[in-house]
Amino acid sequence: MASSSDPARARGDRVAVTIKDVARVAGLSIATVSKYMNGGHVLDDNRVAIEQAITTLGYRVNVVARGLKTRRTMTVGVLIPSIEQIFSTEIIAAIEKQLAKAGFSTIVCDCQLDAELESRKMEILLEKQVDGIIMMPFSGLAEPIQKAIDQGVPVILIDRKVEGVILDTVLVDNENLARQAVSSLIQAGHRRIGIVLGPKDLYTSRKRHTGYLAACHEHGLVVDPDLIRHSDYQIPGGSAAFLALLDLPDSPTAIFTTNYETTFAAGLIINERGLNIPLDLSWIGFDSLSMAQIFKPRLTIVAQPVRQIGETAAQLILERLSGAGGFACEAREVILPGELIAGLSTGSIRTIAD
Amino acid sequence: MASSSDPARARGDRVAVTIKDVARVAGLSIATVSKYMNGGHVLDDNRVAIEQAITTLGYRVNVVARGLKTRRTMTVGVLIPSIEQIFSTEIIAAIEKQLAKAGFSTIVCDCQLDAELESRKMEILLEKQVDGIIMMPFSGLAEPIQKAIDQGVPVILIDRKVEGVILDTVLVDNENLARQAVSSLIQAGHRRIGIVLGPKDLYTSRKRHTGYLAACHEHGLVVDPDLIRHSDYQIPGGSAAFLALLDLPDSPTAIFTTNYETTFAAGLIINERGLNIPLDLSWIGFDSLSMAQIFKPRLTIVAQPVRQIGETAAQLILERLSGAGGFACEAREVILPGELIAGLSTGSIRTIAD
DNA sequence: TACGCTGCGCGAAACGTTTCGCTCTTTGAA
DNA sequence: TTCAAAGAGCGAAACGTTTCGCGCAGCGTA
Repeated sequence: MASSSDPARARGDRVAVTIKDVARVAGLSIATVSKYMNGGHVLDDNRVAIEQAITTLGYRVNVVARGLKTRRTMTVGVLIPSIEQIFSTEIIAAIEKQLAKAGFSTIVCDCQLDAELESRKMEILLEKQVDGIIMMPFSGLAEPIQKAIDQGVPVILIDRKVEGVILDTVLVDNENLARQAVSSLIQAGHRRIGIVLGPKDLYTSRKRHTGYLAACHEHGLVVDPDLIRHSDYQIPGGSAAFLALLDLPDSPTAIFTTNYETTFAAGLIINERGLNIPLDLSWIGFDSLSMAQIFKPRLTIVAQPVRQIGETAAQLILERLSGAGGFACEAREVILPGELIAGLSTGSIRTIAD
Repeated sequence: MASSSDPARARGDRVAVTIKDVARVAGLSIATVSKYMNGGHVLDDNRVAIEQAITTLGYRVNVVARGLKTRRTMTVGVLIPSIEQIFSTEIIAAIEKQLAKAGFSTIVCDCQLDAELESRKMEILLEKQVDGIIMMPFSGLAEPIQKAIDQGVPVILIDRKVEGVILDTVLVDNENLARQAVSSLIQAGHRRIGIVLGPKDLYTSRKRHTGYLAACHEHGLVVDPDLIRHSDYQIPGGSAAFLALLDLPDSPTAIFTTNYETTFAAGLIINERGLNIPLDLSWIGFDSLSMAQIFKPRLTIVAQPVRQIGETAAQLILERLSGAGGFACEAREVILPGELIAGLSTGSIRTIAD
C-alpha cells in the first residue's frame, strides 16, 4: 500500500533504498553492511539485523555505484554480426550460461551486418565499462578491436581471425570439415562438385575453400573454377550462386553450400524447381540442424559445435578476467572439430548412372 | 607504442582517462567539459580545445559514473523465455533497433524456460538500474513483475498478459488468427480438424483455443474434444500430441499446430511417416516463415507480426520513459493483427474424396 | 554614464558504493 | 595478572560524473 501512496513513486521517481538506509535501520555503520553484503563476517546479532533491514526495506544493491567504485562491472560484452542468425544465438546462449555460473552477466550487441555499427557498438560496450568482450568479427577490421585493446579490455575472438590483432581465438576446423564433406561426395563417385562460398576475404569462407581444394587434390580431381562460386553468404547472393551452378552447361552432380543462408537459399530453389534430391543432385549443407531435419529428404550437413564454441569462449574470457595472471599469458587459439551429419541428400553417382 | 609500454596497461589495469584529464589538457574546468559533452554551448575556442583534448587522450565517457549521478542508465532490459526461439530474437532485433534511435541501449536476459531464473534475471536487471523493462512473460507469475513495479521501473508486457498486474501490453490477435486458420480448413470441406495447443493456462494457447472453437461454432461444427490436444509447446510434447491425433481411430483430415515448436515437431513426424501433404492430411502451422518455405509442399502458416511487436513495445516504453507525463496515463493494450500465409499444405476435402 | 541582462565558465556538492586504516573489545597464552 | 593478537565495527575518502548557484565580462538600452 505504501508503494501506491508514495508520491515520489507515483511520479515515477526512483525511491532508491540505499545501503545507508539499511545501515540506519539495522543500527550499524555503512561499512559493516557493505562488509556483510560482500560476504564478510559480522556478528550473528548484526547479521540478523541486517538481513531483516534488507527484507523490510526491500534493499537491492546498486551495481552501477558498485561498478564505479570497484571498476569492475562483472559484465562481459558480446558483439556479433546479427542476432537473427541462429548460429549466433546458440553460441550466445552457451556463453551466457557459462558466464552466469561465474557471476558475470552478458550484454549482447549485434551490428546488424553493418561495419559502421560494429565500431559504434564496440564503443558503447567500452563506455559501459564491460570487463571483457567476446566478439564474432563482422567487418574483419582491426580498428574496433584495437579500441578495446587500448582500453585494456580483454577480447576473445570467435569464428574467425582478424588481421592486425593477436588475440585468444576460438575457431572451428572449417578446412577439415569442408574436406570431409567434399571427400564424401567424391567417394560417392561425384566428379563435378559445385561449391557456394562466401566473400573471398572472409576467413571461414577461405578455409572452406581450401578444404574443397584439398579434397579434390587428394583424390586427383582436376578443379574446374566454374564450379567454385563466391557469394555474400546471404540469401539473395546464395540463390544467385546456386542458380549459376545449376545452369552451367555441364552442371555439377553435387553441390556443397557452405553456410546457413546459402543452404537455405538452395533449399528454396530446389523446391521451386522440383529437383529430386539426391537423384537429380546430391547436396550437402551447412549449419542449421533443424532445417536439415525438416527438409525432404533429410539433408546431410556440416554442423559446427555451437555450444562448445560458446563455452570455450566464455572459459577463455574468464581466465583473462581472473586476476590469476591470466592477462599475462600469450594469445591462445582453440580449434574445435565439427561434424558431418549424414542425411539422405547425397547419393552415389553410380546409382544415378544405372 | 605508448599503449604497449605503459606498465599499468600491461598489468591489465584500466588506465582510465577521465573528464578531469580532458579538463586539464584543455585548460578548462570539469564543469565546462561536462557541459560540452552533454550538448551545451561553449565558446568556439574552448570547443576546439576540448575536442582536441578528447581525441589526443582517447577520452570516452564513463556511463557507469554518469548513470550513478543522473540515475538514468539509458538502458532498457528485455526479459524473454529463451533466446533460442526465433520468435523472440526477431522481436529483440526490432526492439533494439528502435530503442537505439532514441539513444537507449538494450540488455537482453533470457530465463532459459525456467521460472526461477525469470525471477532472478528480473532481479539482475533491477540491480543494473535499467530505466525500463520489456518482458515476454514465461511463468505467468506476477511476482517478478511486481518487483519492478515496486521499484518504480516501467514494464511493458509482450505476447501475453499476466494476472495480477495491469500494464501496457502488446498482444497479437491470436483468437482471430486461429479462427481464420480453422475457418479456412472448414471452408475447404474439412469436418474433423485437430489442433495442437500449449499448456491450458497459457494466455496465447487459450486464445488460440477460443479461436478454434469460434470457427467451429460459426460453421455449425460439433466439437470433438478428442481433436483438441494440449502440449507443453515444446518439441517432444508437440510430437506426442500430434501423434495422438494421427493415431486416433477416426483421425482428423486436417491439423492446426499452434506454435513454432509443435509445428516443427509435426514436420518431423510427417517426414518420418512419409505422409503426403495435403493428400493424406491438410496442415496449418504457426510462426517460422523460413521453415514453412523450406517444407515440401510449402506450408500454410499463421505468421505473427514480429517486427511490429518489437517496434510497438519499444514505442510504448519510450513513452513511459519520456518525462512528458508518460508515466501518468493508464495502461494501454495494443492488439496487433497477424497474417495467414497461404502455402500448399492444405487441400479441399472434396478433392480428396474424388 | 549607469544599469541590468545575457552568456559563459567555475567550484563544489552530490550520486551509492567499497575499502583503508583506525579504535575498541575479547580471548587466550605466558 | 598481563599483554599481544585477533575480531569486529566505524569514519572518511574515493570512484567519474552532473548540476546548482554564483561570479565575471560584455553589451545594449535608458
